[in-house]
Amino acid sequence: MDRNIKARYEKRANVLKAMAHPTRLFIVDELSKGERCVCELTEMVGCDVSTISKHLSILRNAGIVSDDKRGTSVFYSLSVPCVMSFFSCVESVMCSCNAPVDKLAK
Amino acid sequence: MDRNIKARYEKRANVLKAMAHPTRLFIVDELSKGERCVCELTEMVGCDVSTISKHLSILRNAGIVSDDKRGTSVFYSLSVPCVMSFFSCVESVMCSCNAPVDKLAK
DNA sequence: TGGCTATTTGGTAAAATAACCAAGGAAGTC
DNA sequence: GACTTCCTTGGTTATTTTACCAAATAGCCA
Repeated sequence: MDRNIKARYEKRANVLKAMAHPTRLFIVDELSKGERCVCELTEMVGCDVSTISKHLSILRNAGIVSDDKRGTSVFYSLSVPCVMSFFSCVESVMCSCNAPVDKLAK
Repeated sequence: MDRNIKARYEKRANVLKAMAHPTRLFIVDELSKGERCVCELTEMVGCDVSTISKHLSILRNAGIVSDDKRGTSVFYSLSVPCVMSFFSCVESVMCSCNAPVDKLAK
């Protein structure tokens, strides 16, 4: 594979890699409903704040979310809404693969 | 986060994780043009056959591609074409990352 | 100022990922 | 059956990812 073409696929893969984690997928899903601050997301996910902060920085570096500092809080929002289209496709991948999602989520 | 909901996001993340690799992204892109056998993909990518085989099994387990053995060859094809819609969105994520210079300057 | 809250960053250990080589089938040919 | 080709699987090693704790930073308010 050509060097330039390889670099192109690497860049694309980085965006997908940023999404490819359950917690980050949850965050994206949540931000699609509106902006949330770090403490809100931490509360919802139920893990260490530092962990959420790092997930958010991965999403920010990928260009998927953007941050807005107001007071002591930092509010994150979805900067590229089209990533939400991934969900419906991912659902259809899972469906075509085998059983419905609710049966998988035991 | 609820146990069931977490399992749901894990399942979704697995699909994205399967796509989140330059070589696998290339394979998906190539298969969108038509079925290819392992040796063809190996030739194009230029790495060990076993590596390509493992990438393909990851994509197959995720439900993204399907295989068809004919003779000694195994032909892979895209089983869920909607994943191609990822590409255009990923491109726009990469573009939007460079666009808002004023926000980056903060 | 000092204390309080919200967030980020550094460090560490465990787990997951990826690439190669080598060995193990399966299917076609002689 | 023996031989070849195509592909998959097991094993090893290097790299990356992830989660937590601890410490640092930033903004508010008494």
